[in-house]
Amino acid sequence: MRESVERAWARAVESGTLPASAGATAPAAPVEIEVSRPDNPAHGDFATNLALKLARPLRRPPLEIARALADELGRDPGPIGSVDVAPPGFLNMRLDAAAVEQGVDAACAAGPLFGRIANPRPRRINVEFVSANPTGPLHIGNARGAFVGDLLCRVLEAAGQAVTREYYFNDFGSQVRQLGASVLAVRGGREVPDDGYRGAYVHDLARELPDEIRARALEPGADPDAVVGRWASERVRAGIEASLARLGVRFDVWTSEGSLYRDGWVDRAVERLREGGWLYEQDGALWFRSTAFGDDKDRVVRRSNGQFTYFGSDIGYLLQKFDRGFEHLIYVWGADHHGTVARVRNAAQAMGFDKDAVEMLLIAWVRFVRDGQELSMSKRSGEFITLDELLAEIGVDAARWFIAARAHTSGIDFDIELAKRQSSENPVYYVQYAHARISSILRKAAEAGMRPADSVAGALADDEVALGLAKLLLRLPEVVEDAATLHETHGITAYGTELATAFHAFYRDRRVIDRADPVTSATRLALVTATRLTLANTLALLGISAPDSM
RNA sequence: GUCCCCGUAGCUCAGUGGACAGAGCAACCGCCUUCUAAGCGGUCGGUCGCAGGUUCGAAUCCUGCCGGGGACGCCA
Repeated sequence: MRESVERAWARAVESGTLPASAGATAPAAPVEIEVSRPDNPAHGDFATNLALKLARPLRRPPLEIARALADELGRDPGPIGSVDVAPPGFLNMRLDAAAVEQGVDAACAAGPLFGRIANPRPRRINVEFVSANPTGPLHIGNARGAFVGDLLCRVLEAAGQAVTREYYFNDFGSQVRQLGASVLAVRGGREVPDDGYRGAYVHDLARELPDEIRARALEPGADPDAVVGRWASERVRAGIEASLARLGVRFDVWTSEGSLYRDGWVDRAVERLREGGWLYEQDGALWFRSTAFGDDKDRVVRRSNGQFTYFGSDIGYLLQKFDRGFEHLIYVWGADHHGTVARVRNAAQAMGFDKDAVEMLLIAWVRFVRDGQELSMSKRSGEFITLDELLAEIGVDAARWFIAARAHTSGIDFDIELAKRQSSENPVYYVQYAHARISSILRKAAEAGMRPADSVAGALADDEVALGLAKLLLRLPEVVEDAATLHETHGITAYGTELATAFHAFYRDRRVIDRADPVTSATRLALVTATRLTLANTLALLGISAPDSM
């Protein structure tokens, strides 16, 4: 479409209908061709404001430019069927029905791959998300990050990128020791320490603690809290992995913070920064000169007690990820990590990497509310609702849709009681219903011995309703592309709703199975099959099931 | 105090400088002899937080203010 406009512009200039530039006027910024989807169907399938943008540099009235462009567009061999000029100078273009028919046939041929974008040179992208420390089961506060990260990965993969899903966790240090101490306390019938953990899962762990681990913890010279903590955290981590699997979220790589030290990545990163002159010692601590890159203060890498900070681990991890060959790193973080964004990106730059290759997605909070009362999530107090409990109440598909339909920057109030009550009205069921309805039609058709035509050719030119539906199907690839570019998925949910609406309208206006007219029935069956495919692919992109009956 | 995000219909939220500001839900009125009524049609509903500015054109960009959330550790 853009190519057609570009060709038309070039030909208009070539033929002298339009001036190449403004002549004496300074060559301003080059005019970029924008092709948009008008909200109003009366404005065609595509529109461009090119004539409006050219009016000033060319010093010509926009309508005159628009007419010249429309003239050339009318002769273009591309998919454009008709062109209108609308004041003050918009060009409104309509797709040619035959081109749409070919597009739908191609979509059917592509099957599950329809909507995915072929990318000859995929970028290797690492997406790190969730990364909750294994000191307790995932609670509903972790849900958004899990879904947003997973959705982002699905979208990037569909856009043809090579994505690695990564979970980063802490398997040593004070939190894990606290967990061990808490388990030991419960096992021994003692009071859990003040800064220990108290949830029901701690009691489960205490009960399940193997004698062998307990014996090892009690060996002379052993650190009981650390030994038990390590065992417990691995136990918890495995539970987290299982919970995530139930959400439809999987990871390719689990990286422990400890491994970054054992394998020397932190030392190597420190060395690299030191060579660059980006480190200095002060008050017994080792500092990174983050201010040299615009941060408002320098950051401690290694404390005066010799322990590395969390930031120390971060720089080791950065080096490790780049060393593994990733071209782009995405971190899905809670909005509370906002303060650490600058230092990590600065460290990447200081180590000689491209700062823009390190990107943080800050997820706004979800306020969980039950009956107007905000719920606090604290592993230490043991007051929290686990992810598994939430899903038992509202279901994965509904929860996924809820998260996918909102920009990740917007804060969400989530009333659990309301969500349960409204779950049957969740738009996700509306979209799934459209899929199930089509499945039912196809079953009925098969029972009647009718088969979809091999092509929708001939079904669209004289049928505005069918043509409108078909045009909508063909938008999926651009919806995917937009989502991948913006790192947002609400365009996909909106598209799914729109597509379902279009199908339901088609269902109302056009009878698919008509024994009296087998030819029309066959092409409509083909169109409806393509619609079902598009709905299924859209839902798959969101990790949501596409049921054949409801 | 400094920095980041948000403020759009009763509610939850879209809106990447353009054509009358949209969707879902809620509310109200209609529609099942006929491929699934988890559906369809219609109605109601907005000072786009406020005030300036830039632009042919601003919900969108800039400045200031108001309101909500978050961040500003040798915590993780």
